[in-house]
Amino acid sequence: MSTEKRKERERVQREQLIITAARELAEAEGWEAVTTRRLADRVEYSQPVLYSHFKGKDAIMTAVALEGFTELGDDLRAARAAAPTPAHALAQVGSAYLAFGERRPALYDAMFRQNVNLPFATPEAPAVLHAGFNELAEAVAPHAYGADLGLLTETYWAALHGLVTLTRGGRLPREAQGRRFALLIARFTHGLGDGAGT
Amino acid sequence: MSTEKRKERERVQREQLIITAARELAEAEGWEAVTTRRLADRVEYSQPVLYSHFKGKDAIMTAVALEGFTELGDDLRAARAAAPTPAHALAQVGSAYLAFGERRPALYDAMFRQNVNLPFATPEAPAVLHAGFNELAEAVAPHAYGADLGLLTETYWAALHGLVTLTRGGRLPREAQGRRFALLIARFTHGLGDGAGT
DNA sequence: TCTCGTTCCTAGCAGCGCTAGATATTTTGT
DNA sequence: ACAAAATATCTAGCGCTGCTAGGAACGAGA
Repeated sequence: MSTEKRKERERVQREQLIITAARELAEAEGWEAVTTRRLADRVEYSQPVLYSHFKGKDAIMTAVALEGFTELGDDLRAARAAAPTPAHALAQVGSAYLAFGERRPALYDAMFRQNVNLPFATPEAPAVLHAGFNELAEAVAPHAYGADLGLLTETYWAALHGLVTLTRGGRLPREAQGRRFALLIARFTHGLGDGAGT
Repeated sequence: MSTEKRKERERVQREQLIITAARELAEAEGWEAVTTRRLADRVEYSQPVLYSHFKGKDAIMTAVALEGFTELGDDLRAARAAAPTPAHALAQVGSAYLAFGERRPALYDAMFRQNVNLPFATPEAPAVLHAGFNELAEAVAPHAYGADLGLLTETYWAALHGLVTLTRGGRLPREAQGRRFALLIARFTHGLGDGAGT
C-alpha cells in the first residue's frame, strides 16, 4: 500500500516548507516577526498544523538552526580548503565565520543566541555540529603548540562569537571589525597573521 | 513651597523601587519572568504607573543595565587594583569580568544581550560605560606593543564576552572555563600569563 | 455506497505590552 | 474650613502572542 508512503513523503515536504518559511521570514524581518500565525499564513495552513510537526515555536527555530549549522560548516570547509597553507587557514576560516554571522544574522541567532535545546559539547551533538567545530579545530591546529586543541579552538570560537554578537548588537562599530580581527589573528598565530579582512 | 520637592523626591524613590524590583525579579527568575504585571504587583502599584516613569519595558531594562555597568566597572577597578603588577592586571580584570557574567546573568543580559537603546562606542555613551571600558584598556595596555589600544581592548572584550555567552548558553561546558581563559591570557600576553582561574 | 479514521480548521484560553477614560486624592484659592 | 481645580492613580480593555480543545470535512477500505 503506497498510500502511506505518499503521505509520509508529503508530510516531510510540508515540514521542510515550514522550516524554509520560518527561515525566510526570520532572515527578512528578524525572529521577533516570526509568529505562529504569520508562519501558518505563509505556508497556507492553519496554526495547529505547525504543532503536528513541531512541539512548539522553539522546535521550529531549532530545525532552522540545524540548517544553519550545515551551511556554516560548508562555509568553513570551503574557506579552509581555499587557504594557501595550513597556517593561513586560521584567518581564512575565522573570516568566513564572521562573514556568516553578518550575512545570516537570523540563522546565527537561532544557532547561538536562542535557548535552543540541543546537546552541544557532548558526543550526542548532531554530526553537522561536530563537523563545523572540526573545521575550526583543523584551522587552529597548526597554532596550538602543545596546548589542548579542543580548548584552544573553543577559545578562538568564543572570540569570533564575541566579535559577531557585540558588533551586531551595536556595542562595537562595524567599520573597524577587520582590524580587530587582524589583532585577534596576530594573537593566535604569534604574529604571523595578517587577518584577511572582513 | 516644598511640596513639589517632596513629590519629586518620592517620584525618584519610586522609580528606584521599580528598577530594583525589576532587577531582583530578573536575577531570581530571568528576564522572561519580568512582565509589567508582575513588576507592578511587586512594587504595589498598578501597571500604568510604570509607564509614567519609563517609556516601556525596554526602558526599564536599560535602567537596570546602567546599574549593571556601574557594578561591573567597580568590579573591574577592584580587580585591577588588586593585581600585583600592571602586567598581571589583564588576567585579574578578565577573571573579574567572567565572574561578573556568571554571578549576575540577568544584569549581564540587560547590558550586553538585549537591544538596549544606548549609545555605545561613541563619546555620548554614559560615563559608567567609558569607565568600565577604560579599566579593561588599562589592563590591556602593558600588552599592546604598539597595537591600537582601543581596538585591542575591544578584541579582548569580545573574547571574554564570547566565553561568557557561549558558556551561559550551554554551548561550552562550564567546567573547563578556567583553562580556556588561561589559553586566552597566554595569547594576549605572549606567554607570560597563568590565567588566575575562574 | 457506507463507515471509519485521519486530517485539518474554527474558535478560544491565558497571558503579553501598552493605553484611554473614569475615579480617587491632593493642592489651591476663597 | 470648604469648594474648585489639578494631579495622581486605577479599572478595564485593545490587539497581539504561543498554544490547544472540539468539531467538521475529507479520504481509505469494505
